Amino acid sequence: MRFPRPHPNISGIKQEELRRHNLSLLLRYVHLAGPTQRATLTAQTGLNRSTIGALAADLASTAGLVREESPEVRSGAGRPSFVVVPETERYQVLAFDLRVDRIVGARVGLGGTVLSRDVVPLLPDCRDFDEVVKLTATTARRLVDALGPQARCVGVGIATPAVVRGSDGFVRFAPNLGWEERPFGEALGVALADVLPGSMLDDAGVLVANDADLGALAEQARGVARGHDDIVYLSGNVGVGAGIICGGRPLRGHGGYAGEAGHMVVNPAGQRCRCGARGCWETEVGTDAVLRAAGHEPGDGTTVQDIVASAQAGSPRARWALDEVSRWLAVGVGNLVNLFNPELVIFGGELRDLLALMEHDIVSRMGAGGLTVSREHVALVPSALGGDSALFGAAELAFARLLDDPLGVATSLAAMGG
Amino acid sequence: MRFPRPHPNISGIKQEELRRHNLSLLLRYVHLAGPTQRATLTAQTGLNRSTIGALAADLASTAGLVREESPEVRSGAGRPSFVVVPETERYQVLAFDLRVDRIVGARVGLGGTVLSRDVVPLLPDCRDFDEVVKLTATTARRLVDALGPQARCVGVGIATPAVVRGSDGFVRFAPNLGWEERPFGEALGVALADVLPGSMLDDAGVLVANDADLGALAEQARGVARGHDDIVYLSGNVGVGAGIICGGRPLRGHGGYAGEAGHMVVNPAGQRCRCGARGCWETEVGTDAVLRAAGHEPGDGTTVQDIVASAQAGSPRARWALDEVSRWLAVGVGNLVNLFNPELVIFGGELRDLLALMEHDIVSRMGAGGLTVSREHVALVPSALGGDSALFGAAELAFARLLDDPLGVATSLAAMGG
DNA sequence: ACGAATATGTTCTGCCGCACAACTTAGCAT
DNA sequence: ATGCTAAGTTGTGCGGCAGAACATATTCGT
Repeated sequence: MRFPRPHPNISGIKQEELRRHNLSLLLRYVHLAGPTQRATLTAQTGLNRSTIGALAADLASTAGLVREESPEVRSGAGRPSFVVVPETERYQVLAFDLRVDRIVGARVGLGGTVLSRDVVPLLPDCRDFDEVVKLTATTARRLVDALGPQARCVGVGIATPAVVRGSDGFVRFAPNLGWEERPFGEALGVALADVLPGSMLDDAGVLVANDADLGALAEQARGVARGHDDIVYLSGNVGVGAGIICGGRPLRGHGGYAGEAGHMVVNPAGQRCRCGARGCWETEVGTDAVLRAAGHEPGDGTTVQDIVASAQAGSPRARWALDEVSRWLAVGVGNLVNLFNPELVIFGGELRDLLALMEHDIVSRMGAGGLTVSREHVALVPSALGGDSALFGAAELAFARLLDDPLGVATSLAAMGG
Repeated sequence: MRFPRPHPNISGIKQEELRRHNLSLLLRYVHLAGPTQRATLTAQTGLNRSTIGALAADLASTAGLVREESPEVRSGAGRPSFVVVPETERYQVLAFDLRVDRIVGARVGLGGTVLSRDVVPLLPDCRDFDEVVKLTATTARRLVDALGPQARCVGVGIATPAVVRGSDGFVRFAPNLGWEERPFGEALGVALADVLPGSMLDDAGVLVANDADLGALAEQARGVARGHDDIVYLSGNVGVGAGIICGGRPLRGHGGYAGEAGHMVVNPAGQRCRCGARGCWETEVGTDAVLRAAGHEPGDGTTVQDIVASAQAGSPRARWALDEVSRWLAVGVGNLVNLFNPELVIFGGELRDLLALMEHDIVSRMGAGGLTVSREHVALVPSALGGDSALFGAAELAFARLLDDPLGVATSLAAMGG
């Protein structure tokens, strides 16, 4: 009997991996939770005091990934515990959020602090592939120049409004940029090679991912979804996409294309979508749908926020439009809730504005039909990171390799570039 | 800064868990792949020869979970490798598939062999909750009586056409059985307590799960989805449900209710569904929809297979009906493919018959719209286990605890019941 | 103000799990 | 037969974590 692959994790665990796992756990903890007492780490991990001490010392002295400080504020009896602090300045990543109208770049330190930002507007005629790659590279150079003398760039992540192949950042389809089948990850890797000599680029290149997927990641790491293992993040930026986390892990799918909720058909009698189908969710609740319903022509400068504002101001047409949209929002969200049974559905991008005004409508419409069971514990919430969720997600993506194998990555980096 | 849960796996790994993991890996391998040479295990796991030897010896002598045999057929030079064989007779589970019209029970041995089966018809007036619990218990008793003297029952799993709470097998909603909010897992635990003295029931009770979820599990373990990490299994038995596996792991959702694809709204202008919504997928492609489209009244004895047969025989009405159904099938499957980007969509239950005849229609309709990207590598395939997938899945569910911690479970069982 | 209580860091020892090397064994090939 | 090959077996060593004993820093009680 042939047996291709019996189990996701086919390989046996060895002691070396045990250490790596525990180091990773520790570093990830302080990266996500910020400065943490050793005592807390001991309690949370279940590892022995002495082991935590050894692990922290390893992270601190071998790679300088963390430092140990005496706590300022003291509470309770007993010897005060050292605080393990991530070395924010020393280990950094570059994060980018490529949007239709701009490129946002940031230097993010270990622990998630944004150390500097840079926004480059993208004029409609500059969305050309090569132009975007070049602009990203020059932005990267400016960010890299601001790196301190001690600082190391341990990765580059970029969020794009595109269907992206997970393995290599190849952009399959990005209607809002007008791209199709473009080797974005590869091109960026080449363009950044001389900007970042001796960085991790040789290993893994620039990490490109879908903006909604990264939004979900960011909300789980630093937003409303902290501590939640099953969430759906909806990104409304012209199109609609979903980033889904189930069982604590991002849903990727076979090629990395999972979460294309925008092209879920909800209304077979609806408008034809760019993708060729009829009544995709995106055509019913996307930016253009909202504008059209409110009597505007997409591109005339009106935004979803404007519509929301005029609805709040009492405009009947705007109210009607949002009511219509919320009807379809409820259908789509209901479907997603039935399929994923999440704890949270996070409304990001322009959907955030819609939720603010229409939450009651959406909830009551969802309650009118469908399985109540999966809906009883779900909460619809606005994104906590606002417009920056994809950017933060890109940073998390870029940090992922370091967090997965702290000493391995840090030392190999030290060997390469000092 | 408060920090509820930083990471799915917050706990540190200790050496004990390392051993447990590797033992689990080995046992799971032979359980799924059947008798395997030690040399193969060495190669697959990456562990050292001596380690594999020690692990196998541990599984064999400490708990009798496997035995080591000399291989019969010899090929190639060198000393022949021992074959690690799962102790099928010694470790068994009870698996049940509760359906609308019958209860199927089976004794399944380690390695997945069905050792005996028992089918109890369920008359329409016997679907009463207490009746079903009692019938299951008597079936269980018959199966237990057939256990050999050496045999140990290490778990009980049951598949139900219901929305089931993951934690305790509480049935929230089972329209086809006419149940709502019933403590099925608990009741079965009580009913089976004296049938299975000294079994694992005290620990975890009877494991109840949704039939589609278990179908997916079974197809991944022993069916067409072997070696695939991203699959959608569709179960068509009166209603429509989906069992979804992503990244190699079953999609559970927060309460364990994920995968309710039958109540995904695909046609807002469609019929009203039992759940209260309009145009649920189930109302368009479920058994009743097929029958009605073909001009039959549900309950008149006609089956989906009959319709498929008459369509094959040339009946225009049947052809038209299936054409209509396949249109909605394509919409729903397209949505699922967009959301999950699976490698396989497995058609189980009555959908199997539909796929056999309508595959071309479904595929071409899916191709007409929607994102091509996520569809380019997906295959629509019939279930390989046919009507038994849920039953096999129930067995896998029941074995899960043993496979996760072989020695722990086996020894605690030995301590309890000899 | 001083010692007791408390909680934590530190050090040392021990156990456990795996790798590796050296040796042994079983079958195959010439 | 004899060597070749590939695997099992055995003993040693290393790495990783736990636990105990001790050291240390802070708070609390009087």
